[in-house]
This record gives sequence, C-alpha cells and structure tokens, in this order.
Amino acid sequence: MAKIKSNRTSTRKDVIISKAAILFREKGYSATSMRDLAEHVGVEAASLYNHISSKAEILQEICFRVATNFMTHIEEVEQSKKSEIEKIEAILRYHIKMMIERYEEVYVSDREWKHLTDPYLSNMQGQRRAYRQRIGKIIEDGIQKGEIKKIDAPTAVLIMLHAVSGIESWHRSKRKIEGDQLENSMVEILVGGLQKP
Amino acid sequence: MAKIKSNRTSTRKDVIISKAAILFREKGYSATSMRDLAEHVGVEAASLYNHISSKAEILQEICFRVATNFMTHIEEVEQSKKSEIEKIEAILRYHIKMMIERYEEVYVSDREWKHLTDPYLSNMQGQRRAYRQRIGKIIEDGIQKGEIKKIDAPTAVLIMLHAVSGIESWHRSKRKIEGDQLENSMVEILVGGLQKP
DNA sequence: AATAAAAGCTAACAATCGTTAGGAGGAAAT
DNA sequence: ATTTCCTCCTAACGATTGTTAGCTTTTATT
Repeated sequence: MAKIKSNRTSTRKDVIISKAAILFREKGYSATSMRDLAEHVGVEAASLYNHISSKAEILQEICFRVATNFMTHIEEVEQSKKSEIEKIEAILRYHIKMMIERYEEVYVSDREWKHLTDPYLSNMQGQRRAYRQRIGKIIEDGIQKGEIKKIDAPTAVLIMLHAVSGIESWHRSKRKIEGDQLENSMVEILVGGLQKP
Repeated sequence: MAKIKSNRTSTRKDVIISKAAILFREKGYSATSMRDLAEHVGVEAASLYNHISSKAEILQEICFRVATNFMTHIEEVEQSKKSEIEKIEAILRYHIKMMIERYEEVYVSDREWKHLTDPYLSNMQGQRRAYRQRIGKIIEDGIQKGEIKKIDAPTAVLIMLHAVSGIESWHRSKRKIEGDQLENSMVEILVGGLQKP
C-alpha cells in the first residue's frame, strides 16, 4: 500500500490537485485520464475518489482558486492611491509573477476553463468578463487623466492579458534570463512599446 | 443518403477539415469526437474515413497548412526592402489579418498542435522555434540600427505573438469595432506602447 | 444502358473512459 | 484490546472512443 504523502500544510486533496494541474497543462484536461493522474500520484485510479468527487471538481478547484486570487488583487489595486498607469503596471506585474511562480495552475485556469460545466462555466465566464472590464475601466480613467495614450481600451486589455500567457514559452525554453528580468522586460515593452521615441 | 456538398473549389476532405477546425476550436482536439464531427458534416462517423485516414491527420493538415502560410510570409518580409520596424509591423499585421480571416484554423494550429504525434510533433516544434528566432533576429537588427529600443528580443517576440492570439476574445464578443480598426489599435499599442511619451 | 468509381450506410471491434461497489489493512480513538 | 475512521485495493459497470469490414447506393464514365 502506498499512501499519498501528506505534510502538515497540504492535504491529500491538495497533492492530487497540484499533480493534476501539471498534467492538465501538459496534455490538456480532456486528454488527461484519471488513471494517468493516479499513476503520477502513486495510487490506483479508484483511490482518488476518496479525496475528490469527480474529475470535473479538480478543474473547478484549480480555476476558481486562481480566479479568486486575481479578483482579490485587482480590488486591492483599485483601492490604492496609485496613478492609473501605475495600477496597470501593478496588475501586469502580478500576472507575470503568478505566471512564473504558480505556472501550472494559472496556465490551466487560463486555457482549460472552457471545459467547466454549466453552473461553473457561466460563473467563470462572468468573472473573466468582469475582470477584463475592470482593467478596461482603469485604462479609460488613465486616458481621461492624460496618463495613457488615446487607445482602444478593450484592445489594450486583450493584449496585456494574452501577452502574459506567452510566459509559457519562457518556462519551456529556460533561457538564461531571470524571472525578475523577464518581468521588467515585459512591463517595459508593453508600457513603453517597441519603437524608439 | 446525404452526401457531403462539394463545389468546384473545395473537396469533401476540405469540408471535413474546415468543420473540424470549428469544433477543435470550440471544444479542443481531444474533446471532439469523430461522431461529433460526422454529425456536423451531415454524415455517419464511418463515412469520414472515405476522405481522411485518421483523426490525427485532420489536425496535421490544419497545423501544417497554417505553419506553411506564416513561413512563406516571413520569407517575403525578410527579403523586402522595409526597415526593421516596418518588417515587424508587417508580420504583426499579417498575424492579425490571419487571425481575423482564418480564425478557426489559425487558432487551432496555435493551441492544439501539442496533440500532434511524433514525427509531426517534432517538426512543428522545430518550425515554431525557427519562426520565433527569425522574428527575434529582425528585432535585434532593428535594435542595432537604432530603430528599436534596447529590449530583450525574445521577450518582445513572445509578447507579439501571444498578444495576437487575444483576438479570440474579440471574435467572441463581437464588439462594434471593425477588423481594420482592431488591427490598427493593436499595432499602435504594441509598437508604440501604452504610456504617453 | 452498362460499368466503374466514389461515398454513403450498418454493425461491430478492442480499447479506454469516468466512476462505483465492496472489502482489506493500518492508524487513531475509545 | 476493540472499535471507528480513513485510505487504499481489486473488479467491474456502462458509456464512449477511433477505427475497420462488408455491403449498398449514388455519381461519373463509357
């Protein structure tokens, strides 16, 4: 018998979920089988069901944990006394940090949420839309205050959020560049643009 | 009996592939079944195999058609007499146009290529890496000529390419903004940045 | 009108899927 | 020492997966 390792800080369920996040990222939710997951956890497939109620529940946990994190953070930023461009930069930096430090979950949450089923699917769609609109609002405020160029705010949001998900390639290639450096480069390019002034 | 419609320009195989692209985008490659696809084509699942040899082949066709398109285009751009920043802009505009006009294929090619199997998987990984490096080279040339800011070129490539895939949300939301406008906004933001000079 | 080729059908295959039932072994609580 | 709970196991279920075989029907060619 091979029990799932459990320290004080992480329950057996947490172990399953974090292993699942790795597999979901590598192969996608649908292409990952419960027997696959079980093997990586070191247990038979049926044993997983002592800790989770379904495969769908695992995806739900991953997606909503991440979504809650971002929602909490954007609220803090909104209530801070930063300028609008600083708020955008703070949000950007948070996304990059999350993508670097909690790569698996964040990536899965971003790419696999479509496989949620309905009460959760609608909820997630709503949260994502709301999140984008809140960033859009900050950008529009920034434009009105003259801090930010007169650009199409929803397009800017879309670029910001998707640019960050490119960190995936960074994770794969493991170039010499450090995480902090990556963060600064990304912020510089997105905030400052490519062209020399 | 319901035969697959075929005009002069598109074979039955093409019809299957383009329907498959729609489904692969909506639900992902793994979550799309051959019976699913058959239903949307208007035929029984087994009948598909008179036109294609496997599910995998469909994904291969989609991915390599798109990859070839981008490869051909970047070669044209490289050999043109544009400045480096203009080359980057041309590549960017091509990506945006492709993402708008041939959404399904391009999106699937970008997100589902991981499900290719091995001679094709390695080939695609190689092509993607080569493509990124060629863009990176243009950026580095641009930096050396003083046209482009001193930024980390691979990071800039990563941002460019992933920003474009954000057009997905544009497709879904169908905002009032037109394709041309979207293209211009994206180029302006990526080339010029958010911040007011 | 006869024939060949193309494209459809039904039925079925082996494999794999998520999940459940029922029981065994070990740890914690009594 | 006995009971209770937790975790794991084996075995199996019904459903679905991609695909093949064999036959029929439609379309194209002669």
